[in-house]
Amino acid sequence: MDIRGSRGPAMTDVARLAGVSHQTVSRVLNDHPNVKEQTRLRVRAAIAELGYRPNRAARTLVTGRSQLLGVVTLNSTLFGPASLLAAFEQAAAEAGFAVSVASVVRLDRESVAAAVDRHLDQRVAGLVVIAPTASAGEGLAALPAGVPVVTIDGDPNRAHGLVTVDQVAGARAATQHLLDAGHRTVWHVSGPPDWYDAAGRIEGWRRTLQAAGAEVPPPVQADWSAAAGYAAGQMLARMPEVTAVFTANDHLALGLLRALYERGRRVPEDVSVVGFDDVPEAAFLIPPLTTVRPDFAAVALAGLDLLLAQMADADAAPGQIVVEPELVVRNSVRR
Amino acid sequence: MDIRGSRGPAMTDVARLAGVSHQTVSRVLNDHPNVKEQTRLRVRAAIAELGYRPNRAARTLVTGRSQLLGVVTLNSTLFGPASLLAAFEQAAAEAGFAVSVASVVRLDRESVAAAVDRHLDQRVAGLVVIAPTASAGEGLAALPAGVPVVTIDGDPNRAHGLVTVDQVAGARAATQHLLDAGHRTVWHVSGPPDWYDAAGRIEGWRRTLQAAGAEVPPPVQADWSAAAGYAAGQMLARMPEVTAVFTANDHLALGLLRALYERGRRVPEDVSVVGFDDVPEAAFLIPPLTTVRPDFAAVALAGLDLLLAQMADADAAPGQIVVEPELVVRNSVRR
DNA sequence: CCCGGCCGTGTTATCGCTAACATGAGGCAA
DNA sequence: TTGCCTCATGTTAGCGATAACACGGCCGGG
Repeated sequence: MDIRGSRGPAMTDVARLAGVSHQTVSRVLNDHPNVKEQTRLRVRAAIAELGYRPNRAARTLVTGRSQLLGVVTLNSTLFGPASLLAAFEQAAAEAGFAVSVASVVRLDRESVAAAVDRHLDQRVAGLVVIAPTASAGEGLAALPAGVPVVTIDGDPNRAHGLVTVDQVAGARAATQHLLDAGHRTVWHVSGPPDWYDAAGRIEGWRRTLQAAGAEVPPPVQADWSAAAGYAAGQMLARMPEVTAVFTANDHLALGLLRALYERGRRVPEDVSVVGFDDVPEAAFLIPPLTTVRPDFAAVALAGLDLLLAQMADADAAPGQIVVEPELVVRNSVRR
Repeated sequence: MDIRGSRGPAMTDVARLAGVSHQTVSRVLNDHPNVKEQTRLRVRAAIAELGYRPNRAARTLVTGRSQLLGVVTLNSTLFGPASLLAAFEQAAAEAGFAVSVASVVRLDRESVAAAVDRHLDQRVAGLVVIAPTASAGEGLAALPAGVPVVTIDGDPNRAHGLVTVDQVAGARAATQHLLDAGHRTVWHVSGPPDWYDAAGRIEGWRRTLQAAGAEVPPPVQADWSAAAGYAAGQMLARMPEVTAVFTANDHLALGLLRALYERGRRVPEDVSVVGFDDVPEAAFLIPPLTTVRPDFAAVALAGLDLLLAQMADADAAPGQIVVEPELVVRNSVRR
């Protein structure tokens, strides 16, 4: 159906009312310099009177560029992607862009490629892809040249714009915080190892332990869910030598806390726990969770900046921005 | 390499390669009946060979309708809206529609109207508005006629398509479950009262208590956050007569659980708690949370159905669909 | 005093598609 | 055979914008 029952006013209608040519209307709309102030006002008045709004499709057709930005994200309620999307849309709207989403159930190459395709069909002016695994990154392989792309938490070796959270630094802060509290070593419940995020956190954790000369226990591999954290916790809770655990995100920590509780291991008295993400609930777990906070809004903004830069200058080398996370100390680490 | 400049192949390029007119290509693309099978195949081959993809902007321009659906949602990581968006995008993609998002920081009329406007600029073919407050609904007042709109959890008295979760039934199930467990009455920590969701849950809770002849304590007003649940819990924990609490969502319950824990009130032995939403973490709280699960995917699907129905027949009365939530019994209610 | 350049504006040509009408080849009833 | 209708396809005319060029009037410099 039409957006209006009949098609609404077009540029020529405005032009007729203002007594100018449609081209002059176009100039007013696009803030061209050479329009007399008086004419400009007359045109604006006509626009207001008719309630005219420019037809983006027509503009897109003639310019070959839309005012649409595409986001490819994981179809999930994972805190990171959801926060990112919200922040990105907000920033994009302020910059005059609309945002279209294509979500993906799995991060395999085909799914991502299909989502990207849907966006290309829409002639998006640029693409933000949350591509936290190598397989997701492969979905970008067949991308036609000339489409500005920024990946979030993607492969640093691909030739796209890239925004990442400094996972290694975040993990280091968490691990060091636990070591500083006097723990001999720190165990780690990791995210899915094919995620760059998870890999970075593992690396930061491991390197920190090594630098401190601490033993590096085998990481407990999980996904991002509370269920997996609970499962990991059931195992770790039985091991008396485990006194400090760094989990790859807060949901894992939540599951872990429950498992520790059930086994009668007190947090932080018996076991210290540090999470990652700082979900809004983290401060209200039992006990309040010490965690690492990545600034998702900053990531989204950085992504938009990179995208706009690529759109402005297609030949420039795509930039990379790293956002530093911050340790938020609460009450889940013994002192 | 390129067919014409950098704009990629157009319909005429396909036509030339297939030895037909561009109109025939159009007919093949749109599955028109009167095309010889042989021609159809030749055209498809040409499309594949050139990697041609139709220009949606041109199609939108000439037909006056886009293949874009707009979603207006709250800029937040609230579980409900986030789940809905994800499910909706998935369903829309399968139906051949792209989804553009406009999020809103506050649910006041101006913000919602601005978000709607952004979508109208894009000539969306239909609109889904998550409008859980009266003020948000007002943002739809100035909508031009002819735009198919479905609101989610919106005002039942507005003349739009509407999908709601049966909040009253959900709250009744939760409250009744607590009464059945032997509690004399049930306290309620409510969501923001200007939300229809919150109002419905309050109503279901109150009516259930009244029907059972139980005393109706004053609802404790909160927002949707764990922080507010914690604050409410600090108060309720001090009142020995409080033995059963129904919270308007799971995050509130999480905060409440922590407050009860700190005051030494055991759940479910001393106090029973029931939440709402069934976030993935609910099963891993201390103790596992009994809660009410609305099927967000079903809501999203229903919304899309309603939208497509309106688009197919603009004169039909907009439908309303109510989705029944389900009580998920875990371990936070004494037996 | 004349001429070139800038300013403000109009005219025309696309962009890539679909809708509407045109065309021509067969098939079948009269 | 003569229409006339049905396929299968082609031709033409926009949709509503921007881009490129055209065109007078006014300005300032030689």
